[in-house]
Amino acid sequence: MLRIYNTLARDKQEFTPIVPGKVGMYVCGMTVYDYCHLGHARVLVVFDMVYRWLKASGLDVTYVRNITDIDDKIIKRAAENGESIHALTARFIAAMHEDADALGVQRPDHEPRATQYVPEMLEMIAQLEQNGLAYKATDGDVNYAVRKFPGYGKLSGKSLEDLRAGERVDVTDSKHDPLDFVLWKHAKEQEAAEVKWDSPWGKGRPGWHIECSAMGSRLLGQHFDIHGGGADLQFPHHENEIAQSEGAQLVDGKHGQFVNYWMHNGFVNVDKEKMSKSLGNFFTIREVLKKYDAEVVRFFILRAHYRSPLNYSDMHLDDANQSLNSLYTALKHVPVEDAAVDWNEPHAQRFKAAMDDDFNTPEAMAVLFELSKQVNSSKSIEAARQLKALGGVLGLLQEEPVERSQRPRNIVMEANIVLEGVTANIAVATYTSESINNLIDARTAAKQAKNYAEADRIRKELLAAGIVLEDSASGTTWRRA
RNA sequence: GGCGAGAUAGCAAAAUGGUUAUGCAGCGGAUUGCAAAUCCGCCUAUCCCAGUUCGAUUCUGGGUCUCGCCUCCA
Repeated sequence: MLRIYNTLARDKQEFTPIVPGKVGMYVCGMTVYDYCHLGHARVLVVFDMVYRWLKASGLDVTYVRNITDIDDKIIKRAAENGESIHALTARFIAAMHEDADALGVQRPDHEPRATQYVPEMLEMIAQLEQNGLAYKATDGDVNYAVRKFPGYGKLSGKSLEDLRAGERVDVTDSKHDPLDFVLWKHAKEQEAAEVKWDSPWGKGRPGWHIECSAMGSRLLGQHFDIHGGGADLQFPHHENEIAQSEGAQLVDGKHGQFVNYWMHNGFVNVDKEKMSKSLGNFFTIREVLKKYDAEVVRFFILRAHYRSPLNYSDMHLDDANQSLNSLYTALKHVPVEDAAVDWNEPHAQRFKAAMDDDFNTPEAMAVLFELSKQVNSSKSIEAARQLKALGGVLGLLQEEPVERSQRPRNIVMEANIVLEGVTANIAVATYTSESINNLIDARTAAKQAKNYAEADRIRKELLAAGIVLEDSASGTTWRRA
């Protein structure tokens, strides 16, 4: 039985879908004005893992991950670049898809864009106005009247009083309450035509939070199962989504429930500080993928629990790389075709128990390592199949191990390693597999002639280029260090 | 200032009121012509102070420190 940590309850709860066997899941995706960084990678990978596990559990999942393609930052960036909003967002949506695909993230079932749902947003704003929760302010914006919504603060655990006491809340004259937020921003003279939509409140564009409420309700219904996103969205974004979506539903004077389970993933940190644009301590996904395999990055993300902080550094990625290699090495020695998981087998049961406990991927991975140990010592095909199949549940271990071990590294930085006292530059790619095989043949001949000096010379020559030779009963194979 | 999360071995990271987490790194051994890989063994832990308990890393209270949210943020 799956248990999920529900931010709304601040506790793990048994997961019960609204409609038995079906799950509606919505995750806040990107605002597309720049390349995705590792923080975005974590959301993508974590909820991809959740999506996969729900499906593996036999549930019929509808996964929606939105794209915010209209917002202040987008408008600003487009103006800076002297390009249209559409050109800008199209570019970064394509880039995001490249990054997500590389990380083995499955496409969601729906990927709605804010600009395609403006009518739904207007409909919701009208409903809020009708329910007495929205008002047109003197400056022309339509605002949400926070104090009129009874449950405001229930997700983030903040009271209106606490929030007002905060030093950093903007005070705008046109708002009835400083905490009121904008549903519809009135159009400004200087803004381009492509950011202006007609509405009953005049020309304008949507506020930040309304798009998720409108798209979620449209695609998953007014009441759905899971809503996820980064922990920083808890307040105000998700709090406001609740206010909007529940505020718009009013039956017999009572507001309906919007989402049953709220999930929030932890941040990616650099030197213990949150990776963020303002601090300038972020690494884009594509930047990191120049140095590390995408699967290593995915492994790195999933080896920590999704709610824990995740500290990024090259050292940690190197460590993740070594760990993942060892799993692949086990599969290299016992090659298997694709296979389904045997869920009755003890490892799979422990894996399932871990995943069912709020998606405990570190525990699930520990099972993978124990399985790999069994593969190494027993050479069991069944164990190897199980290892690959369980890895597949996490979106890992699906590459061909030998091919993977011989693929040239896409390392751009100078990277030296020391093996056997030889300093190897693993960026050197001067040896083709053909030339390597020729050298292996020459070395085999030298070995047969008991000319070990020559055999060792060849081995060290290759080692200096980051190529490791491995002798076995069935001959010599090679891999990149 | 308000609210919240967390402190586990060299590093990373789970779990647990008593019984080996796991991985990387390191050390010793087996194996190997030498290696690599693998196997076996070893090595380092539960922030501090009280309390509850037969027993606490785990529960309670206090403290210290770190981080996050309260403003755009995944």
